[in-house]
Amino acid sequence: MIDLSTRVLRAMIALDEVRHFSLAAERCHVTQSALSQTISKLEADVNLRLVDRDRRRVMLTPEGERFVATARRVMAELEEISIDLRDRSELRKGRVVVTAQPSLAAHWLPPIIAAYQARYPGVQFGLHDALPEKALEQIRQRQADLALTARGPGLAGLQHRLLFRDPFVLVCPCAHPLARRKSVSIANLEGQRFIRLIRGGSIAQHLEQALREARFVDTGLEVEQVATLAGLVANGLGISIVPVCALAYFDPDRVAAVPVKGNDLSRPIYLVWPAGAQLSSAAESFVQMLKPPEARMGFG
Amino acid sequence: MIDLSTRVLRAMIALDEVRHFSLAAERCHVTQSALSQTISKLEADVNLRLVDRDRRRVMLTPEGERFVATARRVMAELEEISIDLRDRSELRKGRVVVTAQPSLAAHWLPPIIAAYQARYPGVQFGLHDALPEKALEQIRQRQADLALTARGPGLAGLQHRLLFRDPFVLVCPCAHPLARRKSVSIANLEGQRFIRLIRGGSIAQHLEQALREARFVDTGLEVEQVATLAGLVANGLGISIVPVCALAYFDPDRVAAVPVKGNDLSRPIYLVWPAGAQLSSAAESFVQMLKPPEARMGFG
DNA sequence: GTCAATTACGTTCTCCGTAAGGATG
DNA sequence: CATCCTTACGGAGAACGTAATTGAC
Repeated sequence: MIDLSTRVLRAMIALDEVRHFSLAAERCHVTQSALSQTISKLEADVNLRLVDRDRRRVMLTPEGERFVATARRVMAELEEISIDLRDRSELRKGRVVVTAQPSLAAHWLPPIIAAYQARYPGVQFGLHDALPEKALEQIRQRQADLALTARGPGLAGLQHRLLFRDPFVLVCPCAHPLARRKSVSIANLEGQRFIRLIRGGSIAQHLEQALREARFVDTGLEVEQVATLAGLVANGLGISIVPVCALAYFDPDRVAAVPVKGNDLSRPIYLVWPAGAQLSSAAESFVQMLKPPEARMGFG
Repeated sequence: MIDLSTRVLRAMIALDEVRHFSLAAERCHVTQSALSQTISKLEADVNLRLVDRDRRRVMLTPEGERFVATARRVMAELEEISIDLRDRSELRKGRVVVTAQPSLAAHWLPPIIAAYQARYPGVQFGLHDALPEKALEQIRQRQADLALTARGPGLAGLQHRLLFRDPFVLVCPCAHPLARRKSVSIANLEGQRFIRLIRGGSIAQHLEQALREARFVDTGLEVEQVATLAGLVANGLGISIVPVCALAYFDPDRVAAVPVKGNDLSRPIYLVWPAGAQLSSAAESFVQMLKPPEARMGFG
């Protein structure tokens, strides 16, 4: 098959539009000589005269008309994809879907998303809140471009990097004796009324080992939602340990947060994306805007 | 806009198909290095990564998928027009419409048309029979590509060239005294019973001047159709003068033809085609096959 | 003589291939 | 260390521009 380029297509289209070699050349930003050669070579390639040189009036042969009709369609397609890709490269277009740990999705991410959308208003932003297992599955299924999640099953099979570590803090009522300490250790919590978070969440998993040796007074309270926990703690029903990112669920006027010392007691948050793939420009630019939450201990 | 070529489109399509630079390069008949450069340049041009190089597995980015989808459509279009034009250049396809003088259409042309269709079976052949005025109008309206006709009004405004001259001959019954002569002049016809062809046909027009001075016996017979004239002459009702091309209407067993001497007594037959246009390949190839009728005087 | 397209020719630039480099498993 | 892609570099060819040529009016 013939090797065609947009140069040639443009030349024929211009020639059809102005029916004049010199003017067509000008429109193509080349000399008239160059255009003449381009057309001649094309005609030689297809072994067919495509242009009628009648001295007085230049016009296309029937075969030339056929060619130029295709040329117009092709140029329209190429211009469209060209503009489309340019828009995407400059983030005037695109789509990024993020799946994130509920606690991140609820508090840390929203301002970042807002900033992202303000900066790239043309990019559609999709957000799912899901626990690690489901989040990773969404990445595998390509239902999401990017996951922000704690470690979950199958993480090794995906591309990932540690984004930041989310340290655990003690949460207790403001009036609680421990509330005024600069920090506490697990040992300091002996004898306290402890409210447990249970089930799938990453918080429970990461705390399990650390709390195994602790000797708490059993409150009988086991909740799934951090928001529930926040209500219990605020009302003096017990204390607990949560990651800094979950602090936003708590009322700062009623609950104090105290750093917990010891053995790297923190939850790792990973950035995860599909194996064998690369982030889209839209996703990449979102990652650029991700900064770990400031490590604010205590409130306001 | 970016300057794209089929080279680049092919490269992306191949890469999408085999997901492997080396194999894709092979498919494109270039080295792997060249393909790599081609892709890199394309990515630089659109300022976007289109291909994921994951060492283990090569695949396209979402933007690359978009590009390749367009690339496939464009290549399909270009291949189609490419094949179409090749077919036309090699006359496996095409269409030519000829409008010709009725006498030419009836006898001289048919074997030529048959030979043309045998040689170029893919080319559609259209034939109209029309007198000069209508034939030229068909050329102007682009209802026909080519006219084979005597001079008519408006011929000067179209492109034309003399194809051949169609000499006039005397037609008379075989038993007629003039039938055995090698040639006759208008003067020799004095006193003969002459049958006139009248109206639009080119024959009457060209004869008018030559016959003005002739002194015929009035037969009162004036016919429009040459076929009618043939019947009258064959039955001894008179003699007449017709162009050689019209001899085919006459029965060679009953009518003799004798060349007419003097003052270029012949009808010019022109090849006519539209102003400011060039013959299509199909029409051009038909013209190549046109040979003036052999100047056979008398029959058998 | 003027206008417009083609042809001739030298220059520039693109694209390719060879070969060296680098990353990954 | 083997595979596969990228980078470096030199050469061949394509395309362009300048300028001379042809052709029509």
